[in-house]
Amino acid sequence: MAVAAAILHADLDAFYASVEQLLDPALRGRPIAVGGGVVLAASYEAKAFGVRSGMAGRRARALCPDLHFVPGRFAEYRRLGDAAIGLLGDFTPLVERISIDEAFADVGGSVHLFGAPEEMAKAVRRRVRAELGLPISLGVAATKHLAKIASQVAKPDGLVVVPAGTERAFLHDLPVELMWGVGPVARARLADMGVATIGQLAATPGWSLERILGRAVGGKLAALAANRDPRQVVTRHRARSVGAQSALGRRPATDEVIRPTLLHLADRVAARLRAKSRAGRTVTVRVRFADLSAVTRSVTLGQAVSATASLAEIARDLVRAALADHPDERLISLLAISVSHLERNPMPQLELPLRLADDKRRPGSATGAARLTADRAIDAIRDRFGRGAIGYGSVVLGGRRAVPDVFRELAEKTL
DNA sequence: TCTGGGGTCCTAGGACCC
DNA sequence: TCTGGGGTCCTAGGACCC
Repeated sequence: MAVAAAILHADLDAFYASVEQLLDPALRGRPIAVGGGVVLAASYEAKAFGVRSGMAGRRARALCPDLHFVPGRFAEYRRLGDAAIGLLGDFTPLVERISIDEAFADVGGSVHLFGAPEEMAKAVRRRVRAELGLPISLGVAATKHLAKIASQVAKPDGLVVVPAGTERAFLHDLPVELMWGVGPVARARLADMGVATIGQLAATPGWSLERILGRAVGGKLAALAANRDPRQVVTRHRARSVGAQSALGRRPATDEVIRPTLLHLADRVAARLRAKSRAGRTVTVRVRFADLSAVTRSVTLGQAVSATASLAEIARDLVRAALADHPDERLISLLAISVSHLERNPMPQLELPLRLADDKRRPGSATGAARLTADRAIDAIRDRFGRGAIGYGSVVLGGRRAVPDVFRELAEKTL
């Protein structure tokens, strides 16, 4: 007998802010924000004033004069996020972690052990509250997409179950932007067609959606609105790219700005690759100008890179090419490096003999091997003495960063 | 709202091969 | 010589998500 699909979607509420309020009772019931120059997370009390994550701190203070900023305790976020998502694992091994504070769980095979999915969802909420002290919302439905919408509807600190057969009624009056894949652009295009609710979306022919939104998005939405969602819960994702970026304010597009920034970014990206014995064949850079318009340039190499200096050089050439195509842009506001086409890096380079015909653009060349050897020595020292102990430290980037590195790490995917 | 950082996926055109 | 069709890879841009 087939097991009825039963998917839980669990989502911790205003996660960072809730942790701060948990750890410091004086903050409970008050509008708080994690961050400073930029809001990384806001409590529900702050959200009521319109404070949102990503918002400039200055603007957030203007909206909410009593807003209280806290610097953030990132190690605690990791510990509590892991603990909360870990509780799902007590009910099923089929847990798909989406981010530090969010996961799907397929509990269809566990009902004989723990009872109905709704009972499991209640137990998860009870235990997260009792054992960790945190609010969490859960959605329960037959598909991932529906479970996710249900948890959004359940927020804050609630539970919404969508019983089989009631899907259409549940979705009918909900706004289209609750659907996965409907952002500001799709929402506006749908609004132009007179489609604002999921019920209206479901009544729109698939070909019409595909014409307006593109084949993939349109087709997907049509399927989802009809409650067809083939996606399975996947316990392990392999990262397909690794990147890093730095916002720069408005800086002149000169070598003095570009070189050290790219070296710092290349160091972050390449060190992560090496730590997992991986390397990538495609290097992409992104240059954002003062007006926030942006361009990308990429190159696919014959051999994968993971040496910091090689990556930095390739990125520099790409940035120069991008700037050459936009000679009128004199100020840049962001630089980014990303590496994709990732491969297992068996590190054969270390065994290669030094060659005279040295092409440093080829990571497998003698220079590439020497660089990798030097990088490994740096990696080893950092492992022992910390990241700041050695390396491309002269890079500094002015010392004051908009976002601390520990926060960046929370967003990194496992390679 | 003048926007922080890490990601995924899709589209469309062009190069190149069979 | 010209024409047709299918497949794969690369590049640039963009929408979207947490």
